[in-house]
Amino acid sequence: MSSIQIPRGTQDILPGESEKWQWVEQIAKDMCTTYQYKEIRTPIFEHTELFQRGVGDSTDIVQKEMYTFKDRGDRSITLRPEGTASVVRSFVSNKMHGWPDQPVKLYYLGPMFRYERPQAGRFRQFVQFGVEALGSDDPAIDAEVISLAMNIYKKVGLKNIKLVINTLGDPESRTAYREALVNHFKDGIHEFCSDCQNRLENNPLRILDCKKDRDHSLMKSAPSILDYLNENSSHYFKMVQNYLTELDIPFEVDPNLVRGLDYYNHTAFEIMSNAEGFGAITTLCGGGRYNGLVEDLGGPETPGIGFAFSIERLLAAIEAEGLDIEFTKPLDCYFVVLGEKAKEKVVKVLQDIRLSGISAEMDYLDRKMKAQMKAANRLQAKQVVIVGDDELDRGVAVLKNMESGEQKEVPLQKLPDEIKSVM
RNA sequence: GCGGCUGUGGCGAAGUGGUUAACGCAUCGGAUUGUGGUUCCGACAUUCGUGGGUUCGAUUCCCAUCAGCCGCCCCA
Repeated sequence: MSSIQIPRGTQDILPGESEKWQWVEQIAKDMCTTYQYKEIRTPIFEHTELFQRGVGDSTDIVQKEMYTFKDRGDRSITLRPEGTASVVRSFVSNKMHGWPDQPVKLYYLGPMFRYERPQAGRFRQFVQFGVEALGSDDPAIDAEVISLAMNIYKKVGLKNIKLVINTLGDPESRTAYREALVNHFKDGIHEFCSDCQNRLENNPLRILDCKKDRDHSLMKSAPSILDYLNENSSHYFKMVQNYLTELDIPFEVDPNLVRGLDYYNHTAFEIMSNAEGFGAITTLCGGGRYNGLVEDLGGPETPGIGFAFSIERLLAAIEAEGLDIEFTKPLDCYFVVLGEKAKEKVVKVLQDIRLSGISAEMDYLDRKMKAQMKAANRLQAKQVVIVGDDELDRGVAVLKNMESGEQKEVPLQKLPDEIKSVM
């Protein structure tokens, strides 16, 4: 029988690694709880149309990265490529605009799927942690959302990160800017790469993001969004910055920061890693404001802002910075059992110990004592209980402290209490 | 979707057109009939990602394919 391989771009997260995931996920969840964001769980697949409308038909995600298939009822289904569209869909479906607590503040954690060529920090199935705040267009909540992300990274212990922000303005500003960009680039566009030539039509903002043509003179002389903001947009952006300053969160304004998804307006931000050896991946977290999205998906006019980051990249950043974190927990107590009778006696004690919250393990392979001791050692057991025929005859067990090497005999009935007392 | 590199036991890693595929770690057994972390001894790949081809003969050469890594595009 030939073995079956894992699908491309996916990974098994095995013991030893899964502890790290649990650790960072817990930090993120706890931080959300203190900020009063509540967990939402939406389906992993949705109707394809949700993403076409929500993420935007012109985006790479929709054009070439979605896992789309027909189900048995001939519906077009797509594995979610990102979280915001689903959350907004749920907001509309469940009429959350009518909930008493506004804005509605949600977080989610789960796998996303994009059909891409795997690379460092890029997978076909990856896990995103994200946050959405719906129902407020107060710049203070933009700052809250950004600070929430930054504080998760801080709590994790990352040092080499920086926050970059920009504004895309409101629709009016954005249209004016877009026009200015097209005018600026159109005469010289033939000197740009083919991607940029397409972008001139589809999404001129993204020309600014191009790495190939970065040094072109037209790039350097390109107009800045900041000069095309109307008063409302400009003021909003200023307020966001004020709040960030108030929160002691350092940031950098990059007028060329353009997020890839269609739904963004006003605030856009990214958190990047500066760590050495982080490869081509720099973006850890991306987010922004999406004031038209709820309406686009059939809901009432509702402002929103959110972010998402991938656990994979967060863990990669931890790795790149060489953070020393103790992920695994040593074993409290290992039971060395010699013979069938001893096992029969020990099983109940083992359960008793475990139910009292002490981690405990025993040998199930009928190994020799030496092998069992080695196992206990490998598991970093703090205590070892030894039960063999000799002890059984006398109704006792040997309790050994693995660090000091000291051991003593304990009556079997008293074993649970004795173990608990030394833990 | 495009370009470069790689694919040998659980892991890391040598190697050659020819009938024994180094070594290290881990694991298991023994030295020590019931006591770990050190030491010593021993065991552990009919097989070199998969499928074809060239050849008297391929793990080693060629092609295809799959997968991984790195970069581009784009993104988390």
